[in-house]
Amino acid sequence: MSRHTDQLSALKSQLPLALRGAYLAMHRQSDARFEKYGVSAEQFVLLAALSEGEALTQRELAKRMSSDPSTVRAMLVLLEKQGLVRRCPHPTDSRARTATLSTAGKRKFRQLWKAGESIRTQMVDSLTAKNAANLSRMLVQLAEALGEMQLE
Amino acid sequence: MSRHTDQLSALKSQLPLALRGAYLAMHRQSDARFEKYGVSAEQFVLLAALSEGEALTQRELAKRMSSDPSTVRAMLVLLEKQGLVRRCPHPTDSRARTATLSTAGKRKFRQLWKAGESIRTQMVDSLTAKNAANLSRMLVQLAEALGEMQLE
DNA sequence: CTCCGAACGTGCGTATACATACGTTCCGGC
DNA sequence: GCCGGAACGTATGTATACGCACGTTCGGAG
Repeated sequence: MSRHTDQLSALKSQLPLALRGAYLAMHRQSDARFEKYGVSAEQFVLLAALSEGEALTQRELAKRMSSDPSTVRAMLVLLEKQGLVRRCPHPTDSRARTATLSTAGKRKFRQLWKAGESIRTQMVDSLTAKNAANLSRMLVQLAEALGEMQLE
Repeated sequence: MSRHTDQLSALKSQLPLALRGAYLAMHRQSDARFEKYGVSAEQFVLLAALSEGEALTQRELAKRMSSDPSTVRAMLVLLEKQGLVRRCPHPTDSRARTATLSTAGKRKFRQLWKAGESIRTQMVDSLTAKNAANLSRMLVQLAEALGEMQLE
C-alpha cells in the first residue's frame, strides 16, 4: 500500500465525518440561537424559503429546502398552528396546497434573520471569504454528485 | 451597498444552505446504502467509532461522534438489542458504562465499510483529491469555530 | 470523614428525517 | 369521453437530535 493510497484512504474516511461534524455544529448553534424566538433551525430554513414572497406548493417547498415532503407537511402544521404560515388551496390544482408567510411570519423571519447574522458571519470569517466561497461551491458540487448516485 | 458587500452577503446566506444540502444528501445516500443491512447511517457512525476496538464510555463515544449522550444511549439500546454492541459496567467508575462491538458487530461493520466505499469514493472523486482535502480541513475548522461560539 | 459540586447514565417530551401506504386529482393517449 | 399512470397531500411508524430533570457515584475541599 503506497503512501499516496494511504492518504487518499484517510481522506475518504475523514471527509464524511467532517461534513457531519460541521453540519451538526451549525445546527446546534442555530437551534440555540433561535430558541428564544420559539423557532427551530429547520423551521428557520422553511421560513427563509417562503420569505421570497412566492406561494409555494408543499412539494416545491420541500425541493427548495433539500427536504422531504412528509417532513415539510409536519413542519407546516406546527407553523400554521403558531400563526406564522398560511396554507391555502392551490388556485388551479386542487391536489396541491400553497404555503405563504403570514404577516406575523414575515416579522418573525426578519427577527430570526438578524439573530442568525452572527452565525453566518462567524462561518465565513472563520475561513476567509475566498475560502468560504470555494467551500460553498464544493458543497453544492458534492450534494449534486451524491444526489445523482444510484444504488448500483 | 457596494458590490463587494453584496457578494459577501450572498455568500453568508448560501454557505449554511450548501452545508445543509450536502450533509442531507450524504445522509440519504448512506441510509439507502445501509438499509439492506438493517443499519442506519447514524448507527454506522457509532459502529465506526467503536471499531477501533477500545471500550468507550457512552459519554466519550458521544464526543467522538459529535453527538449527544442522550441520543447515543438510545442508539446503543437498539444496537444492543440487535446484538451488535455490548454494554458492560466500567471497571473502575461505577457511574459509567462501556460500549464495545460484539463479534457480530465487528463483522457487520466490515460489511458496512465495504458497502459504503462507493459513497466515500464518489465524494472525493466528485471534487479532486486536493480539493477534497481542503474541503475536509475547512469543515473541521468550521465545526471548531461554531462549537466555540457563545450565545452572546 | 464528610459534604458538595461535578460527572455519568436514564427517562421523558418535542421536533426532524424519511419510508411506505393510501386516497384524491390531474393529464396524456386512445 | 375514458382510463391508467403520475403527481400531490395525508397518515403512520421508526430512528435521530437534543433539552431537561432526576438519581447515583465520584472526587476534592475542609
